[in-house]
Amino acid sequence: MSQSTSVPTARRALVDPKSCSISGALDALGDSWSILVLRELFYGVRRFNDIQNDLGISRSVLTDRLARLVEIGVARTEPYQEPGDRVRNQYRLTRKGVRMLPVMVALMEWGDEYLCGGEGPVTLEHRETGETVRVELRTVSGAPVEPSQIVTKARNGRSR
Amino acid sequence: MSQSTSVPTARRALVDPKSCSISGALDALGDSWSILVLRELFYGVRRFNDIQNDLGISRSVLTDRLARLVEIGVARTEPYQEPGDRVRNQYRLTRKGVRMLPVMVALMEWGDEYLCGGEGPVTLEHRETGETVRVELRTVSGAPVEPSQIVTKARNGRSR
DNA sequence: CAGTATCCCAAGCGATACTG
DNA sequence: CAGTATCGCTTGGGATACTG
Repeated sequence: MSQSTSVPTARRALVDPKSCSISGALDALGDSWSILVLRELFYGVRRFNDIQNDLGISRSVLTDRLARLVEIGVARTEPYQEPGDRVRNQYRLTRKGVRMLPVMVALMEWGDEYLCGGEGPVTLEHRETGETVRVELRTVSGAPVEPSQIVTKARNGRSR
Repeated sequence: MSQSTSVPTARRALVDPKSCSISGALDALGDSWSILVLRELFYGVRRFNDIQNDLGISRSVLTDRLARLVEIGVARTEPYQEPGDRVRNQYRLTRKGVRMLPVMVALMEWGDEYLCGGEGPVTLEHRETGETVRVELRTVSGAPVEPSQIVTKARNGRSR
């Protein structure tokens, strides 16, 4: 990746590895169910029992997870009413939840490639053009980037 | 996302939600430490004690996690030797591990945006141009895609 | 249907000590 | 430095039963 020397040199942490970002995101949503619940919501599954049946998650844990997702702000409840029935709750992604989509797609691509031999059970397509949708590393100006071209920089100045 | 009706209809799972892809990737690397270890390796940290100190992970768990990462094939060991010292092991990402980079970057961006108020402690830059590197949803032909434009399709034919 | 309430087990993890 | 070995706790989560 960033360097190709064979012997690693003495080092200090680039940045406090417990702070923010990856570790923080994992603290919030890195348990064994949250991302799968988010995936269900993205697929359009919104009802408690449907999610439970799809995932095979226990009811108590799903209750807990949904509450937490709402608390964190990645999902929200929304009342709905079937004709002749009482009002119930459904769940939807918020903008903050939708922003987790690149994470889900990236996981899916990795799984497709290395667990399903290149072709997964689900594809993502552009609604109008029908083209396959993928996740890519690009510069802000839109140029494709290879992992080997990436340099990590801490805001304090150091880099790798 | 995919639909905007207020009352969800009866449903069947789009695809077996336990199979492959997201769930499979999470089974392999979704525990509380693996991705953080991968991040360290990407940052260029390769030695046992360095990783341990950075992450604050316990030694026994790190031993276990590194072994598993090697077993899965996302990391590999590589002997190295400091002058006047005996041969030791270091760890590096394999191609399969590097392919997890979009997941890490996506998590980092989400964390930066929602946990650090928009600006995280680390930035990724293109080595030559210095431009910031991001992860994006695009079609195979390179057109940017909004989440709302994505349709999910199962290979069996159904879609959402 | 959409939860809540209990109960209990097992995995996951940290702390600590030891070794080549 | 790079691990391995033990131990014991904590908590995540499944099973089951109950409720408005």
